[in-house]
Amino acid sequence: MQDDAPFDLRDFMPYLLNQAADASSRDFQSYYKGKYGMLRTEWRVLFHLGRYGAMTARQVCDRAGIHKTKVSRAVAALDSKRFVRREEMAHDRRHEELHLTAQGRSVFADLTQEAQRFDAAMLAEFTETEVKQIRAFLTRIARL
Amino acid sequence: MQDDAPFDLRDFMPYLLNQAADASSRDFQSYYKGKYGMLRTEWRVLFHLGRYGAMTARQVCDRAGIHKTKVSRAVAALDSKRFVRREEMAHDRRHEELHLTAQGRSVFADLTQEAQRFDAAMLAEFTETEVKQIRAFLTRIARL
DNA sequence: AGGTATTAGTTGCTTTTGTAACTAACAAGC
DNA sequence: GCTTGTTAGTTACAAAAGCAACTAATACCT
Repeated sequence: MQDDAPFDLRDFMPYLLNQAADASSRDFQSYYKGKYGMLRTEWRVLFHLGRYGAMTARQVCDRAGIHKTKVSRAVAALDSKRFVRREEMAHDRRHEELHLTAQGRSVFADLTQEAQRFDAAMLAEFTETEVKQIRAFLTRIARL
Repeated sequence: MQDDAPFDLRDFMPYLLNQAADASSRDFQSYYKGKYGMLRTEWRVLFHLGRYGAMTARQVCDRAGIHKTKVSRAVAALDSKRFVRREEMAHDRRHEELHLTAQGRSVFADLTQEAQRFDAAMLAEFTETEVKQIRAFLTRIARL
């Protein structure tokens, strides 16, 4: 193709975003996978419970925007690792409230700290204004 | 370092990047999937061949940073769709040069145009300066 | 009350990805 | 020329994601 302004993949925002997302996740992912054998969805569910308190699987789905089958399997995994405990709710036996165990809380604390460390390291080379702009941009793209 | 500024997922750059990447890819992905039954790797391989000319699978791997098994499968798929044609190289029968067929070229043209349209639409709400900063930021994160 | 519709959550099956082992062709050293 | 090593590409198997059907409990409607 011999266009005037040939379109390069690096000019394509979804491509750039995906590459950046992959690169930025890699190290952190290998941390929680290596240390706790956790998957990404498990980390997200754990995070939500640790950060916002006990809630049902449905609430995790809504808050985190993850499909219920993924949450269901993540909870099963976290349960078998004893990071999460299920508590059946009396008034409606369909629901079960998910609580972090003591171990779960300590994993949450560790991962959160590590996440903050990663984040700080990644953003260290940018000014505060830049970071603010980036966040605004990404949030808008993601329509969060 | 703790509860003073509670850490939110939206403050975590890998999360933000992933959400933005997913959101930005969704529509374009459903376009090439719906219209041509293509997968992401197939689109990328097709793009490389269309944009940079015929090359071997290995060269696609290197240029695009995709693992050879993924490329191998993508090429097989593109071949069976008759978007790509394999040409064995005389001096070394291990290599085969990949060429777009006429059909492949027209799909490439369509997808490239569509990609540019998507990109323009996505970036329309940002100033040129902002876009430049974003690109610089993402490129740096992705270490391209 | 009794049938229908919803909602929470799980399970099964299919598609896609990731990893590692494998084949085939060539190159190099002895 | 034969053994060893490399490189291109494929295949086989395992992990994970996506989607749809399913179970169980409750709500709604007449």
